[in-house]
Amino acid sequence: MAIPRLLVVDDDVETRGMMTQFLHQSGFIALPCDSEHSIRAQLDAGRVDLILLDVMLGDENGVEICERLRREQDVPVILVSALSADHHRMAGYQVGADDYIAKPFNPELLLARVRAVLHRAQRSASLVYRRSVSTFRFAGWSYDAKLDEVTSPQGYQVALSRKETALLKVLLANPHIPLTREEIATSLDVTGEGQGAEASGRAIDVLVGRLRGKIENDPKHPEMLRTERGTGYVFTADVQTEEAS
Amino acid sequence: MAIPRLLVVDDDVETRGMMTQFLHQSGFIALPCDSEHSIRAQLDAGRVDLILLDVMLGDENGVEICERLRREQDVPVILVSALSADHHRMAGYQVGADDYIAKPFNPELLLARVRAVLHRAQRSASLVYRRSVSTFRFAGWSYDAKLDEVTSPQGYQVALSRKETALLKVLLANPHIPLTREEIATSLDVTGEGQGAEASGRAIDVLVGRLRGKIENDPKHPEMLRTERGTGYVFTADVQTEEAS
DNA sequence: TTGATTTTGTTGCACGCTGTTACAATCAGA
DNA sequence: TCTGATTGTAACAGCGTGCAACAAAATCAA
Repeated sequence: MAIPRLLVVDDDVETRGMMTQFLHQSGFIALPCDSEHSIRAQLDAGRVDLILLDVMLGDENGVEICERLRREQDVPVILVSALSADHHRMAGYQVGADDYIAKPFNPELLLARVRAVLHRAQRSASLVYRRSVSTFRFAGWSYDAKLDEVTSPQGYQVALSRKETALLKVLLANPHIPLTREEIATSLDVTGEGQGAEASGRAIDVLVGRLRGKIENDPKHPEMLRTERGTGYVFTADVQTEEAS
Repeated sequence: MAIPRLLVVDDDVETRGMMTQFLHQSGFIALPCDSEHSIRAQLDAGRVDLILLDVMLGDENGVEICERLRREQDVPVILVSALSADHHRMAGYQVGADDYIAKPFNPELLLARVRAVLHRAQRSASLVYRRSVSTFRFAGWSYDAKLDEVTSPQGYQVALSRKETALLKVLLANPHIPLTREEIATSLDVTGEGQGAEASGRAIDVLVGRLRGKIENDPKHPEMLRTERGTGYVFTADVQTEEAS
């Protein structure tokens, strides 16, 4: 089995970052999400083996999201919540969650649960692969996930390197959501399994600058890929996805 | 003013108890609540000057409750949450919360915030940002809250830094109302998550000076952003707001 | 394999933003 | 008027970011 890919869904940047990093260190590929929208983007963008879903997601409700996801596809879901009361737990199981963990949790416990669920999922061979979303559109641009091509509003073909493409994907999957450099770096590592090799220096900054140079009209005054000083970067553009026919 | 009556809304018995007791010792009347229902009961039963509302309320959502309360009446609300990330903070402000405090908080800080909000409320000057307002116009100037752009009467685009923008927002939300440096500083903190330490030195004065330099015709003799000696600053210009369509 | 080309990470410097400080200017009250 | 408090502001420092230039690594072609 390939390295499991987990979605970490939590709308708190710090919590999300900590969990993502911890899981990453534990040998998983952890992808940060913060909304149902970003979950679906990730599901469309690639294989997802397990979703760690926080129950309290700002104005969204994790239990409801879980219910909807369950109706549509077969991704294993572990609900994470600060609510440990029994009836909440039951509510979680009733909507099809594979497990339920109360915050704050012991990291080792989290790992154990994750492995258990992955193990079950592996046996029942219920790994979900991408739906057929093939095209992302934003601010006149488009990105074809199948051909891996980026097209400018004027119709020019723009060549992006692998990392640049990976960065763009992360951004497209998380529009309007500030991402820390750490979160971005984690997501970029998806290709190589090497978990070390990152965290040093300003690679993300430079990468962002390079992507800006290719997709921003005026790289000096970026309008889509904006800096969130003291935090990281945000992609401020509405993103539409299109299914392949 | 009579002794302020506060509602302490938290679904955790211990937290609720500690906060209630602490506020009581600090000279307030603190009434414990644990749900939207009990809040409404208290509101119906008597005067309430301020609500301290936990964001995580079992299966209820503090932000949503705040939004509903705000639509119906004019009670000041301070949201309390373990989620400290900026976008949560912003979500709080967008639904009309008067302030936002992250747990765990310094008791003194809580008191300071409570007093500040009560103080503002007393003068019916709440720093509420209305959600759907997109454009502010004043003395020929205009500020687009969506694009974050300021345009001079002559049509020039004026670039403001983050803090300058934040200051302008506070002023626009409270025209003709003298604001203390502390109130301003509290509002500016929306950006920087550090709720611990502000208040040191003359940062506000300098910031005001810088904003004056950008939006006053003659910064030496300010006409809009005036000094209220011994108090703070007032924005003396009529402000028209435009709702987004 | 080798060498060329492309991609990616690192480093150093410049620049903008922000808070601090020190001193000048101004104000209020005696 | 004098005096002390308050405010204006220039100068400076610290920090984070943008970016060019370089170095290392990966990829490709033969």
